[in-house]
Amino acid sequence: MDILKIATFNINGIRSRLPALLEWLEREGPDVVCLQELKAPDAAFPINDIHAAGYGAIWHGQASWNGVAILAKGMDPLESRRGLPGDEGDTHSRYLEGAAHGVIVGCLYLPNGNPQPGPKFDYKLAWFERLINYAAGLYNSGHPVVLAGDYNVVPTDEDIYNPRSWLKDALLQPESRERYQRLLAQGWTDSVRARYPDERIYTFWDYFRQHWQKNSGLRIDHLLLNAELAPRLRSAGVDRWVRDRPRASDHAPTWIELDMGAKKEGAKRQRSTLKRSNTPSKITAWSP
DNA sequence: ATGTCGTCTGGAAGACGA
Repeated sequence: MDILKIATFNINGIRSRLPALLEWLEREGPDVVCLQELKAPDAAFPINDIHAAGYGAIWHGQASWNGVAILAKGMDPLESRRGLPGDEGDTHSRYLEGAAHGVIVGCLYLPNGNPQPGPKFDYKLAWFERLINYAAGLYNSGHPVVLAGDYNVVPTDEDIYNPRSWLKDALLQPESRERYQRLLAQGWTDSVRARYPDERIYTFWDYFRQHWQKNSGLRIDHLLLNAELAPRLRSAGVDRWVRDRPRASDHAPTWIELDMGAKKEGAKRQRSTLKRSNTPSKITAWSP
């Protein structure tokens, strides 16, 4: 078996949450990790600790807010994009993309958009449109692609404990949901929902009113797969134990497992040919 | 409207974003 575990985790401040991150990496051992809300400038990214844990990384930080990173076990991801196209004036660090362990990984932190309506909601919708435009090309690139991160969208009322007190929130607005559906309509598979069509799955519990203790959660962290990867999906889950720790992030790591072994003999032969011809030069090995 | 966090400013408590 050739299983690849890919996770996304809104860490909500990588400096204050570094011990939690290291504990989680050690215990769960994901192969690829997308992090959001680093809340730290580039120079404050704890690359030495991450190396010591056996991971390479690329990151795009920013003082105080936002910030995204991609970690890969035993190697540095090969960066392929930093920031979404379509707005040269956008200063937020919300999109980072790279190749690692045979997949293209897009790591995103979609704007929260509250309060709504207002300029922040407008920014969210505009950013979403840029993502949709860019994702179309990614979907059809012919490469195996996962688009993972904090989408700040509750796709349906089945993805929240109770929508009543959130009806005016940017995460549930029809405009937000319509864009998420339009992204999926390109062909992307919402992997956690595909694996659990009928279950309540949450990835985020805010700090208010004891929502974690009451399991009043939302599903807003998503891993989307294109047609090259969707048939390889084997399992999915949420590492809720991380959310239960003292001083935890308000999100829990959300993950999938892909079977990267060839499905057919023909495909296997084709894949090893590809590997021989152009893979080694494109992957940067990293040694501790 | 409220709830609770992390971060920044400025050098304490408050603003901001989520």
